[in-house]
Amino acid sequence: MDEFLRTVGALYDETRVLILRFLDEHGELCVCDLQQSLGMIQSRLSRHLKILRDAGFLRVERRGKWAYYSIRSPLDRFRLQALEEIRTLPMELPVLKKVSQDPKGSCTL
Amino acid sequence: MDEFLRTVGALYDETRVLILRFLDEHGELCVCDLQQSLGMIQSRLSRHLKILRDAGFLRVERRGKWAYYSIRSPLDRFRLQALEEIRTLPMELPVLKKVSQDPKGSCTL
DNA sequence: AATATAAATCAATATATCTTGAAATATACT
DNA sequence: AGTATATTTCAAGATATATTGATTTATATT
Repeated sequence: MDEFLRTVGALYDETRVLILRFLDEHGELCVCDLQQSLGMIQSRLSRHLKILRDAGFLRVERRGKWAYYSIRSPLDRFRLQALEEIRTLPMELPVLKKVSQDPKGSCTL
Repeated sequence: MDEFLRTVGALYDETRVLILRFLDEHGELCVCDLQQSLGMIQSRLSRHLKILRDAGFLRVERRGKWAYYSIRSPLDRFRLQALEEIRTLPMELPVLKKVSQDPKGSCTL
């Protein structure tokens, strides 16, 4: 029961739905990229990423100073269905701003 | 987006998951029966039933002085998948106590 | 019409979650 | 080692949700 509640609880937030949709659309991105693209402050973004990770939706891989987040694969039936449902939702996706590729790029907003 | 959040928000509560599972198991029941079976005070139960109804999981039909609740049918893909997920969750279901059938039955706990 | 029962709504309080800025931790570079 | 950048965690206040008891609405019965 706890895991189920953690899973649906992670989905019960507009910000997190947007993060999932954005990662689903663009694939692996670092916190830095998400921060720039979604215009969110670090602590807020980091907290939501943790909730999505703990709920089994995201995986994270640290490479160098960046932490790369992506949709976990494979997803189980229920989480996959949720993701597919999210794909159908009308929402404005912000433009992707990649800074992690550029060695001179800085994450300071 | 709003409807999606309403849907997952309805699932994000242990009490409501239990109500869904109980109705899934026993079929149509009146508020009275649920109240007795789940040992919940009326206002609390009524509130949760409204949230599940507004989220598209339940339908209600009033017959006489009783309001009968049941799982809405057909459910769309996502809600059905959620219900199936709930079916797999280990939880102790209370014993069904039916009072609505008995004309002399009273709902007073 | 008056009373009784069933269910929904309201108001107050308690609890949980979200946001923000600051501090702590981790990695890279010189 | 020391500094800079990236990310996470922490603490405080703001917002949302849940619970309870009281009130209101709806239906049935006498």
